[in-house]
Amino acid sequence: MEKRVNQIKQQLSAHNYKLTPQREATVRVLIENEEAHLSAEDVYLLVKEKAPEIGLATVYRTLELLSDLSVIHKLNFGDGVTRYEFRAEGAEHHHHHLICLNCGEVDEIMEDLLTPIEAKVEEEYQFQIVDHRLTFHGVCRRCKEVVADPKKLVGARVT
Amino acid sequence: MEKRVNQIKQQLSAHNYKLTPQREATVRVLIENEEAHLSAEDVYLLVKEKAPEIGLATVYRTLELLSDLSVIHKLNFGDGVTRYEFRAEGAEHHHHHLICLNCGEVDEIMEDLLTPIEAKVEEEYQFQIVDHRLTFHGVCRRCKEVVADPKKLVGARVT
DNA sequence: TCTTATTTGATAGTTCTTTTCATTTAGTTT
DNA sequence: AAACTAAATGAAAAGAACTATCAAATAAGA
Ligand SMILES: [Zn+2]
Ligand SMILES: [Zn+2]
Ligand SMILES: [Zn+2]
Ligand SMILES: [Zn+2]
Repeated sequence: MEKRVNQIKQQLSAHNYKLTPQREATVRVLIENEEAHLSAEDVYLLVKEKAPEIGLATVYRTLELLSDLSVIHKLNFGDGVTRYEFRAEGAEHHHHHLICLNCGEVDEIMEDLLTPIEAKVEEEYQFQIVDHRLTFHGVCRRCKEVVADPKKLVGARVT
Repeated sequence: MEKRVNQIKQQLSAHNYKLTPQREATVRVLIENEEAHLSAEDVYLLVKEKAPEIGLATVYRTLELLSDLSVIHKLNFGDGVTRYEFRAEGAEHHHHHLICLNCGEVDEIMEDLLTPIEAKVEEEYQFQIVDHRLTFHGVCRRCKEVVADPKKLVGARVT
């Protein structure tokens, strides 16, 4: 934890930014909730518990800054809010997500399944890949018994 | 074209909706701009050329309706607006997108590259896949010479 | 034709996010 | 240490995208 905070401190100062108390509190919340896919509002409320004086605008600014520095990732699951998650240390690429159309839960696929496909795409489309986003929409293991016709679930919420 | 409009008319009436002049004008714009990834505002402006009396709210309503019926797909490329595109006839799954971090252009991968991966995911994670979204972010063939360090481009715009 | 339900356009309202700006904080220079 | 300069913050206003409301128009059914 301390190690990671320090690492981010380095990354910030390498770009002439300071790790202010507000930024540090925000970073700690993000690390503590690594697998939570928090919205800016979520982060704001969690940071407030530690540093009640922080403003929402600062949280937005910090998230944008950390995103620019690739410390965190921006996500969009089609529910109208941007979500943020810590970028795993040394992770070249983003991991994948399983979104349940029935209960809304988001599970993670931590292994990178796209490497062979990316080689093909780079070759065939002459496109130099930097990152990717892969999301599967369907029925999670917990909802399998409940859902009769999964096809019926498709529609509005999928983006 | 007429054939496709008619097909949608069927789909609508199958769910007790009518193909009103406003809805028809919207559908035609969507078909005519099949590979354009239009925002609601884009659609609105294009429909206005044909039917100037249409209201923005009606366009939003129609897009939502067509999305619910899986006639079109909602997309999100992380630029703050929902985009819409016609669902290819009989296409089970959504196609893939190549987004250039330099020029913002969006290219299409029409073949479905994910079939083998989906089999693995369904098996390994006990997740029943209904649809997917796959986007590659990087440098398009047109920008390849211009961009020195593609890694530098990663950041804010990617969601 | 009369009745009823659907659809529409205009507009007000919401929600999420960004901008503005005066104040605070943190370095730097004298 | 005091004065100066730039960066960062919080509160509040503004902006953008989308949704809800509601009276009027349109269409379908009796
Ligand atoms: Zn579920
Ligand atoms: Zn995740
Ligand atoms: Zn390009
Ligand atoms: Zn497309």
